Amino acid sequence: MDKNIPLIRKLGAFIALSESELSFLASLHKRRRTFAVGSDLVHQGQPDQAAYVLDSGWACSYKLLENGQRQIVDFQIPGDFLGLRSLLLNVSDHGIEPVTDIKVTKICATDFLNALEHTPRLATAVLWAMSCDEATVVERLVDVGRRNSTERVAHFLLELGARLTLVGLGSTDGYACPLTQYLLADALGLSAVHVNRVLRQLREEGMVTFQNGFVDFDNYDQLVNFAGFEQSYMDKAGQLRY
Amino acid sequence: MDKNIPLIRKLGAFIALSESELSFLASLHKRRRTFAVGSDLVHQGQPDQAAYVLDSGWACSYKLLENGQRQIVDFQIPGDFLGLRSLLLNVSDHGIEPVTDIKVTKICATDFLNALEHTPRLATAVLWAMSCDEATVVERLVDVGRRNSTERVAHFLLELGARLTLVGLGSTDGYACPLTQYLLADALGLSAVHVNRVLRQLREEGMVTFQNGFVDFDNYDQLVNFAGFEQSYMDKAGQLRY
DNA sequence: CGCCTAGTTGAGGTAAGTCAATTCACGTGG
DNA sequence: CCACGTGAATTGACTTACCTCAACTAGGCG
Repeated sequence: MDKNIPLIRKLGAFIALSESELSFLASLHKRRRTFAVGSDLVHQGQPDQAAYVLDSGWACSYKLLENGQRQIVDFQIPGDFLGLRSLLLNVSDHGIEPVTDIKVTKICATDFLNALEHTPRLATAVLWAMSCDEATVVERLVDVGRRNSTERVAHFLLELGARLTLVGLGSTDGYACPLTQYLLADALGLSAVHVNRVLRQLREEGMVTFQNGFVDFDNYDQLVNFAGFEQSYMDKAGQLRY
Repeated sequence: MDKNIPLIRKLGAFIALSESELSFLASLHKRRRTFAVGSDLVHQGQPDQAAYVLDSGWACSYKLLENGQRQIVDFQIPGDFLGLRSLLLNVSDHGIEPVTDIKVTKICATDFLNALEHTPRLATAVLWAMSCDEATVVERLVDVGRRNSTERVAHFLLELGARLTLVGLGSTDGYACPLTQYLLADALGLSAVHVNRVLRQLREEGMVTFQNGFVDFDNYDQLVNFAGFEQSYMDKAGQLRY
């Protein structure tokens, strides 16, 4: 069937989907929408009863502080859920905005809860997807809490590469990356000015080049070593547990 | 029935549990274990097929870096799951250790997956619990990424208070807190020395006193205001959705 | 009595922030 | 076709929040 629907590819990497599960997932794909850069999908604090699956493009989820600063919690790439967490809590505790123009599939809360009850193996798969999301946030926390700016940027670019590789959008050579230095700064708890300096340093040392919408790993092994990147945790995916 | 089993109280806050669900949860409570301070429950990188529920005491989950630093990801209080995330991923990407002597209930992976398949409403409740966990980690990320040290400590103490209040272990007056300044430092991405200075400052300004195993909110409202604490996100719990 | 852990405080260093100016790529409208 | 505006990236000069090192105190316990 539609093996190239991002969500199916993603969940299918964890469990073998039955015919009925596949058709259920495919049926979701009727509610498709498009969002352009600049138009938020979800506003922080807004009560919402819907989540989305990202079909194409990049998005980011973030939290705003009173003083106008913001912390980007995570970037989402095709196949990822958007706003899954706020589906069970009653209010979205974070905002979501497109990084590029995006296509999404909407999932209503009621449909979602129904699906959980009637296709329990899907529920397990969703739980797994959520575990992956959480692992990503944890990785970000470690970046921000305990790595200096250079390691932090290096580690982040590697991790993003690993995630993209899993969905066929990257390799150890690099990947297309629509992020700006400002977005990077907000995700990594740095100032944009400093991100710029760090990127220059990494480029001059011949490890990564972040430029013109592309990340090029000039020396992947050296970068991995420098950032203390644990490649093993890519294990997150591709493990058919049952 | 055993309404004071922490897990039942926790999940029961989200869904109304049926008799069979209750008895299933109660049946879990045969596999109880005790861990003393200093004995890790889970080692980072160890493949594990079990999670736990914390019945009494405090624990923390953390990640170690190559350079010997560590980042505490979250503290767990009675009723919380331990290692839930690593149950579906194959390897535990983090370590877990007791903060105090603790009592836990062990949950094997197979039992857990079985339960998900056969009691779908429990699956939903677990998903909700996981959403709460993730929200906590996100809050920590915002602390570390975008708040200065004083706001960060203040916000953290408030958030912990809110969580403890939900399980009857705290109030706006304060709570018993077994954490050391070193643990606080590892959780907040600060040095222990600096944590000490910040705590002194908060104490001298009459907002919180962190001393002798207790957190006393000397001026709750002022502290909330200073830290930019959103009380509403306590909404996470107590919402019987269906 | 002496050791160990937790907490406290001071002095000095540095990584990263802020402010500000400049360049470049780009679209858009006159 | 050029003038203009706008968002992204770049670089320098200066400031500062937090870290490191180090010394010291106080309580708990074998």
